[in-house]
Amino acid sequence: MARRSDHSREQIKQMALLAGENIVAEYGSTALTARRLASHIGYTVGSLYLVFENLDDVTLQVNARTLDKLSFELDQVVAKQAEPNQCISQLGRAYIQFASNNSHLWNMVFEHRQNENENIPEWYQERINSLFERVELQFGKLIPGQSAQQNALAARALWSGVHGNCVLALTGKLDVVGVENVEKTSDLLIDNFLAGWVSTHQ
Amino acid sequence: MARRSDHSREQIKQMALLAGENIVAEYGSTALTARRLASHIGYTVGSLYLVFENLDDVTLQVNARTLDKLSFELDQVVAKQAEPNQCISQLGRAYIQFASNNSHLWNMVFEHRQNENENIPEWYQERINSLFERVELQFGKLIPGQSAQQNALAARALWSGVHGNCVLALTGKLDVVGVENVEKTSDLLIDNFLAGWVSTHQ
DNA sequence: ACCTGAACACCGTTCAAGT
DNA sequence: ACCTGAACACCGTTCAAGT
Repeated sequence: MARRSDHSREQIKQMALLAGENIVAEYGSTALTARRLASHIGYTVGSLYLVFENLDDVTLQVNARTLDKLSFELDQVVAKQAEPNQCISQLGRAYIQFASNNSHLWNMVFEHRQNENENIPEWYQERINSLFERVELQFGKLIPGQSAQQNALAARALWSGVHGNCVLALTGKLDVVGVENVEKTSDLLIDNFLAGWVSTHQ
Repeated sequence: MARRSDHSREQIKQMALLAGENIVAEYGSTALTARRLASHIGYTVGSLYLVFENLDDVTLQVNARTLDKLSFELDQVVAKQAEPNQCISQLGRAYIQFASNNSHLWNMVFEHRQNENENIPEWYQERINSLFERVELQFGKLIPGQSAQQNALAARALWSGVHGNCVLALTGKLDVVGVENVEKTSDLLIDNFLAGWVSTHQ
């Protein structure tokens, strides 16, 4: 057992988040229990409640890390693609790849249902918005002169759509198997949406 | 306490499913526990395991009812709309309305993650497919002569998209509030997809 | 001051025992 | 034959007590 002052509060927090990430990545979100987490970092359950509000807080913070990793991946794509049409397509591919490569962690992000009486924390909402911004930016390039609001709406419409393809496919509900098939429906969605968008907006 | 032969196995099952539906509708999926369910129908926990495999089985069967209710709503829409373009739009609206009016039940359908070692039961998958079929049918009308496979793909691409808009919006992740705004992004998705689809396929 | 670990009020699931 | 309810192995969360 770790004893007083072996680690700072911040160190314990980071250890716990890393352990949480590993547990979820390997065994899925249901394996993320207080007792397991505590034993992984060499402390007892009680200590977790000194650094986190509760387990939901841990979940949210592990999810934040997952969203950060996803943002990083998407940025790599944006850096490589100049043409907005192509870029949006590649962002879709990257999203699906990420979801499929990190299925347990990615699942936890979208499994999580906020308690009805409390709202999503602001810092968490901002991380989600920042993901959408990467797509909005491409819509801005696609047809210059559109209002920011219209681009935001289009990005949300299309990107939620890609997300929907991803969830249903990866949870087996689309009755298609393998990443290739999600890519197929997602590409179809993106290509047709963009074709429609371009033809009606210029 | 109910005693022997008060109800048949089938009656107990139906009572439990109805009680489960009410519990979830009112208090959300986390409230669906074996003890609560048992006490609602006047039996003890043990009895539940005589008529269901486990709690997951109960969840799946309550979900099946929810999917049936959704199918019914969608059929009403199809019956009223002759023009496929309009019909697909109205199906989207009906989907969002259903999700928003039955948020707890609808949430449970998509919260549920199948155990990794066992697949979705066939009877359950068929219910999902039957939902997609309603959209496929409209794609068949939209541009006659397309292969069934292409219509199935298009229906899955677009409908998963509408679903994605719905989940993200209703779980507060889209940063938009109210049903009106989901309808806005969903309409946008449908309209542009269809415009793209029609323009590239004739 | 920091951390423990027992306690509380819950879970899902099983199965010997009662009627 | 049908159903119970105690038992088992878990949960999340709290907080008096120990070092």
